[in-house]
Amino acid sequence: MTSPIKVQNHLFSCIPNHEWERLLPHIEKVEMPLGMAMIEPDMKLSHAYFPATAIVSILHELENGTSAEVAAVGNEGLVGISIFMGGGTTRSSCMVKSAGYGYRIKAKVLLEEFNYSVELMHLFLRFTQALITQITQTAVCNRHHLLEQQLCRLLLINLDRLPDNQLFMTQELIARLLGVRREGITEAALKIQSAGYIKYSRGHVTILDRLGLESRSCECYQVVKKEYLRLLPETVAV
Amino acid sequence: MTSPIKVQNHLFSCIPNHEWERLLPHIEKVEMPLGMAMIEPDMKLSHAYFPATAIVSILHELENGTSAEVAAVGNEGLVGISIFMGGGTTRSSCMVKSAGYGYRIKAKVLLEEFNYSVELMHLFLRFTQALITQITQTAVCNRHHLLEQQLCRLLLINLDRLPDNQLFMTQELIARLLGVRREGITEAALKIQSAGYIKYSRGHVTILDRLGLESRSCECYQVVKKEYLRLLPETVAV
DNA sequence: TCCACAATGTTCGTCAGCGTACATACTGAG
DNA sequence: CTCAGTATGTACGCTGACGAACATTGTGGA
Repeated sequence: MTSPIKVQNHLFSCIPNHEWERLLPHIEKVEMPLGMAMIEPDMKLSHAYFPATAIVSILHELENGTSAEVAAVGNEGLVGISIFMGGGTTRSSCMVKSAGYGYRIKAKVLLEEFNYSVELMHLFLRFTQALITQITQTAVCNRHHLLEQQLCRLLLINLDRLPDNQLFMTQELIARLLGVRREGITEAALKIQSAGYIKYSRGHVTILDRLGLESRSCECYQVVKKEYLRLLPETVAV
Repeated sequence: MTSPIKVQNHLFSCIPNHEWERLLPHIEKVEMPLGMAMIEPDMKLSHAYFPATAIVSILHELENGTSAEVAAVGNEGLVGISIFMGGGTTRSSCMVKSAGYGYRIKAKVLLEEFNYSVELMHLFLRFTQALITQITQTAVCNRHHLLEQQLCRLLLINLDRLPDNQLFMTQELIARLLGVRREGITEAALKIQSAGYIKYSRGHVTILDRLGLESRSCECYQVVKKEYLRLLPETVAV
């Protein structure tokens, strides 16, 4: 019988059963409320987080106080790769941008299992490779694509990690994530709303036409999605 | 006695001697001329490259033909992380942006040694973590910093990987790397030239005042450099 | 020596996004 | 029901970078 926890995170579901049994006793459920800061720059990580319904934003802040999201992690991945990549800390911070819950494992335990199981190692490294693709695409996207396209992309990325067609994010929050002015989001959101693709109301976004959104989004959405599917196909677990 | 090859690439110099002896027979010297494309998107990697005097640019291209550099790799690192990270291919391409030579190892051999030696694995993963930092910083930099700051950063990054204060890059090439217009580079280069920091002449840049350049560069240069030093300190090799 | 070409310099109108300031409209706590 | 506070909408001048078109200047090879 498959553990009910295992299906809630894609990486969990990819872990071979014999390894899963070693890991399970160390897995702890955690609430992940909006705004929860799981990693601050240069902070030693105590746990790795595996979101189930929550979505985490990997943010990077600059000296002048501005910031931008470089990647999002939901139920397809884990937060805290520097535990096994080395160094123990990162220059980036991680924050819950869509409330929910997830699971966590102590850094020490995760590192031991990473070194113990080649399968686990390869799984986590493939995820890291996918994350690199996402960050890379974001870098080029920030250079070349229009705000409206990036907004569509952001909405789609979040949508993929949520159960229905609703998401809860104020324009203020989205602006912080994209590293732009709040007014810019208002303007872009009005455009795609008047096109009939979304309905926006005080932090509550309802997606009415997903394909419409995709047509206004930049290619970055599809490119990254495709790469995740290639590197982490539906079922790897035995 | 230390191998003369070992000191030419920082990762080489960090490899413990017993592992180095296993690797050495597989190391092959290669010329790396300007423009040499080592990786094209979705191309299966045959070798990993360890630059000695050359500098490689990790580029990412978009559908509309534009592109941008997301990271640079010189004698401090290696090109081809997807060999051990998994997937075997990347969405990015790699191109020599400053001519020189380097060393290469067959992908198959590298992967075997990665799986064989825990020390080698941790070394390569720490480098990958540093690379992630560089890509992340580039993403945020692309969003928030001025072209002139980014040009200074680019010059400094290249300078750090070259033996003297000269570099050979046309404004056309720099523009492609930064993902901006060539005219924009002309304008920015003239500013820092008239400030007395550089001397520019038909692809030949001489740095006259390094500290001046650092003062006009964005913080991204120092942040990434510091992180490389933290993750890959001067001597790890035994 | 000269020329073709590569590299750099200049100009001008355009525009996306910024910063600022302020107006409006929901919504929940009392 | 009301009010305060949060969220969203609007307006305007500014600027960094774009796109295109063209001028100028080195430089290596015929």
